[in-house]
Amino acid sequence: MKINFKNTNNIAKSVLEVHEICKRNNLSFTEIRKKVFEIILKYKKPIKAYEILDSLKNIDNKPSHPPTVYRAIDFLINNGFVHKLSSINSYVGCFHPKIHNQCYFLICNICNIYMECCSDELKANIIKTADNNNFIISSTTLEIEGKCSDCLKK
Amino acid sequence: MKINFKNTNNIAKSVLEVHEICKRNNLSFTEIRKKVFEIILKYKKPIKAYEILDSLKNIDNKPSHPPTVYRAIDFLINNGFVHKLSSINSYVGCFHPKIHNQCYFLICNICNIYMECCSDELKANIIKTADNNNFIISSTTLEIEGKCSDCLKK
DNA sequence: TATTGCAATGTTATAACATAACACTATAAT
DNA sequence: ATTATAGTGTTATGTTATAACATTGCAATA
Repeated sequence: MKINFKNTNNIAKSVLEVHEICKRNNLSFTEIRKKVFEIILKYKKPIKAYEILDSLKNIDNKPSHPPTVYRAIDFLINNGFVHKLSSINSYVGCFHPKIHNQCYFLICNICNIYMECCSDELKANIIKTADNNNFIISSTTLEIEGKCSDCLKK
Repeated sequence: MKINFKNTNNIAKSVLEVHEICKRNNLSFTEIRKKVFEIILKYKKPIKAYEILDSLKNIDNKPSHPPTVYRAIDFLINNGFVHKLSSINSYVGCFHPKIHNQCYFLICNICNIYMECCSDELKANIIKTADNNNFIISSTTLEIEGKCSDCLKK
């Protein structure tokens, strides 16, 4: 399974989907959270917290502060709507929030685009590796940096 | 292959090994780099840059500054002697610098100990995942956080 | 043996990323 | 009405990392 943001334009759909999920689960998808989520999705590439902050300021035409952004990000991450890419201190939207499983990322160092990969085999392998060490997984970070196919052609 | 720092005390050996590798490859393993490497190894758990800085200050009894530490870390990472754990902004020594391959980490959230895992199968799987997307890997970050077997027992 | 080049280090300052702490607001439950 | 609570506003500060330029020391060359 491979999802590439470049070829999709289902932001409204994702927002709606998250909206529904929140409704079902009694989570409040507030204006701020929605705005931050949309900013992240629209950016299409991994976005940094302070870039989100700048966007918010522009949209609202009033001061916004780091905690506002980080709180929204926390909410979105905790509920599986957004992922953090630790290796580049950036955030990306999740395209299949219903599934909300381990997700792995290919990140292009050149054009900065990313792909979200959900390989069952890879997942099984990671679980097995942890099992072998009697280790209980709470979260997994798998980020593969390199050169994407588009940038390779150039 | 599993290496657990807890059960090893081969710091001197690792330092010597790195020393030799540097000699062979015309890399200068300077005093500062050696000190930083030793500090990282001795700590046994993932250590933060500013903790290394404090150690350095104590050892040398003179001021040290962040760039000193970060430069040494860069050198050590670039040559495969140290790894960065991005998910916790910390650094760990590498126990098999000669091999210097992709390394994966199990990090215990409770006791903060870590294990370095080098599963060929996992590695193959990651490469395959990248291949499927025509993606050329330059670096991989795989960090699995959770609860280690020792902490499970307690 | 001067001189030049260069890698490493020293130093100051600041950029980039993230959270603590407390005040305020709105709304839902009693 | 009252209170409890989730969410947000605001100030300040903590944490992580790098830019930029000065200085040092050593090795290569003339």
